[in-house]
Amino acid sequence: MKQEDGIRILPRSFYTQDPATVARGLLGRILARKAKEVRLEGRIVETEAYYGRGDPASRAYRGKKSYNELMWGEPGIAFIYMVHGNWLFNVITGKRGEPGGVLIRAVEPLIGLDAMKKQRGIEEVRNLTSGPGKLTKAMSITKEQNGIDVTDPRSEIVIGGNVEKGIGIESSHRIGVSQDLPRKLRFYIKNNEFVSR
DNA sequence: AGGAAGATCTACT
DNA sequence: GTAGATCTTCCTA
Repeated sequence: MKQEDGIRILPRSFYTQDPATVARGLLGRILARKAKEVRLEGRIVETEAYYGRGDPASRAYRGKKSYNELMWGEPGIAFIYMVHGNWLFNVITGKRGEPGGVLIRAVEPLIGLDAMKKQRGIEEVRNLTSGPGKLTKAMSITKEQNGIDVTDPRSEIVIGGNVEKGIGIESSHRIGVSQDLPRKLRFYIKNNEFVSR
C-alpha cells in the first residue's frame, strides 16, 4: 500500500503566500502523521497566522536567533517549539528570508483515534485534538519533528487533501497572545466542535 | 537566578 | 465559567 493513498500533498508554492492566506487555505486540509506502524490523520479546523518584524506575538519578532532561524528559511517546513510545556506545530510560510508562519491550533480526528486516545490518556474524542498542545500530544509530535518538510511525501508529517466546497470560515483575534495586532489573524471552520474553547 | 510564554488540567465559586 | 498549579525553554540580569 502506498503511503499517501488518496491525499494530494500541497506543493511548496502554496506556502510561499502570505501567512494569513495560507492560514485560511489550510482549513479543511488533512494533517497526516506516520509514526512507526501507525497512521494518524486529522482535518485542520483552526489556524493562526504569525508574521515577523512588526508582530510582537511572533517568535521572529526579536530577530533571528538559533531557536527561530527556521522562520527565515524555506516555506513548507515544520517549525515546532515549546510553550508552557506544550509543543506547538507551525508551518513556515511566505518567501524565503521573510519570516512568517501558521500555527495549527486544532484538528478533527479522522484516522487513528485509538492511538490518539492512548497518547492523550483520555477517551473523549471531542477533547482529543481541540487545542494546539493537545493535537501535538495526540499525534506524538515533538521537537524531534522540527524542521521536517511537510511537502515531501516521504516525511513523517504531510499536509494535503482537498477542501469541501462551501465550508464556512470565521476569523477572530488570536488566542492567548499578550500583544495582538489589530488585524484578525485566527481562522476557524464555523460550527466545528473541534475548534478550541 | 528569576520570570514570561502562541496552554492545559483540575477544582472550585 | 473562572482561578490556580504546573508543564519546559529561552530571555534578561
